[in-house]
Amino acid sequence: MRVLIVEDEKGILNFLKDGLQEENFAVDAAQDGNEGLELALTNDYDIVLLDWMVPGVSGIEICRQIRKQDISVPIIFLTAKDTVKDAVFGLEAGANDYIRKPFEFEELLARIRVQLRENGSEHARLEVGSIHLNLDTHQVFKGETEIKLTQKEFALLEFLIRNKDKVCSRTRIIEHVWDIHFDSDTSVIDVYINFLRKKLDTGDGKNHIGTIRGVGYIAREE
Amino acid sequence: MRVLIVEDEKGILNFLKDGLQEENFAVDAAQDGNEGLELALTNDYDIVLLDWMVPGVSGIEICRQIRKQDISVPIIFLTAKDTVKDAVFGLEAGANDYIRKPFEFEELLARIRVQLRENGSEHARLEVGSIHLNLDTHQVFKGETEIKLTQKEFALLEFLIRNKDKVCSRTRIIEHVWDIHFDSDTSVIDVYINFLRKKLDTGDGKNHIGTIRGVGYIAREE
DNA sequence: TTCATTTTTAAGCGAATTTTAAGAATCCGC
DNA sequence: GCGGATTCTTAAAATTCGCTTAAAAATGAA
Repeated sequence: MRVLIVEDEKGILNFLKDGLQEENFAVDAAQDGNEGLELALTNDYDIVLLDWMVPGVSGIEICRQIRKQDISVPIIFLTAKDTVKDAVFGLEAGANDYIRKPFEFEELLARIRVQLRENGSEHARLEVGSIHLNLDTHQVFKGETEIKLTQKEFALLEFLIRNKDKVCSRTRIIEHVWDIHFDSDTSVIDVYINFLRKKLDTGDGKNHIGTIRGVGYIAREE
Repeated sequence: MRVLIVEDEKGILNFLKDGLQEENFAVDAAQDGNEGLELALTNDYDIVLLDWMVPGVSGIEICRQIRKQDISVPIIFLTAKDTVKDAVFGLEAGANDYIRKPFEFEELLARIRVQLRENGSEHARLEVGSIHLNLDTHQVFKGETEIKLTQKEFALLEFLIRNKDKVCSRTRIIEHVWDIHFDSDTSVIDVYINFLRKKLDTGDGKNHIGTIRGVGYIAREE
């Protein structure tokens, strides 16, 4: 994943640079608007982080120019604490999200991930324990042997594994896997969890899909 | 954590309600502006979600009234897809953030968490002494070892820790954790405090949950 | 259309959670 | 130290929630 950071405060810039490099991003950085715009237009980034206030071409202008060139790279604005209104203008200018300073690196990362996910890239190996799935071929393997899953079973498993070690609430599951965004009183999830557990059963009673009562389910190594 | 939702579409309302309850929020809901305003002014919420377009008093008016009464609760607007400009008015009226419909529950939750964090408690990490909790995974740790808590136990602990070093009255606890808003003669709280103390016992007799006789309980480093 | 497969609904069971209740222990003012 | 009030502890009752199963409904291929 390749990222461009446009930010004039050297401290923040290095902080972001180091942090993102640790997360395996390839980082390009610019400390002023002209350089930033130049880079943004001549390279192919997976994500762009733009500070609002940089010397030279302003952040919002960079954003406009990028969109003007029909480049659809996700853009996240870094705005000063009390300029929420500016952030709105940023979104109008074509940004995908904004985050207010000071922010936690963790949160920035989360928002970057959201953008990358929506943008369809991000290739991590999807696996938990001896089970792994291949998105390209839509196959699931337990060790070497293939396991046949139906579409819904696959989708559910994919979602759980993408969120490995995080609890997936019923609400999130029904939203992401069934695409239901309103009140629904159903027990499909239970049934499908049951299907998956049976099919993925490693024989030794171990189970990679845990239940968090009252909340939802979680995929974990265990 | 206690939340007020003002939203007239029943489907969305229930969807939000269920989702937030899964995340341990005590949810109050209003389907029109008048009721929403009434609730907002007479109760003590941790966060308010306002739909822009509701019958009766408009969302923005509710927002103004809340600020007029010097109530500093974080407010997040839920706006229709293409009314970005309205969002600016909302923010000017005193809202803290906004989110465009349709949104993913996940994103809303992220924004709520940002607001809860920024509003005072400032503890990016919810912890007291050697005990810390992870909202993503719904896990509680005492040092390195995980402690299994039930939903109510978790919700109570979360509330106490968010209010670390502040006394939480029984009334506030029963309202924010159990969502009971009338005089009730129950001893659930005592029982659950007892559960928590047992489970969190650090062995050396130290206890992070103190009793303030005649008032309530408090989480502190000690 | 028919048949097989996938997806959803529904209901009973059982275990885990939550609540109630009541006696024991503790605290605090007198 | 006494007595009333408050909190703690325990056990049992009530309830909720997830698991499982079976069958109905929907989908789609032959």
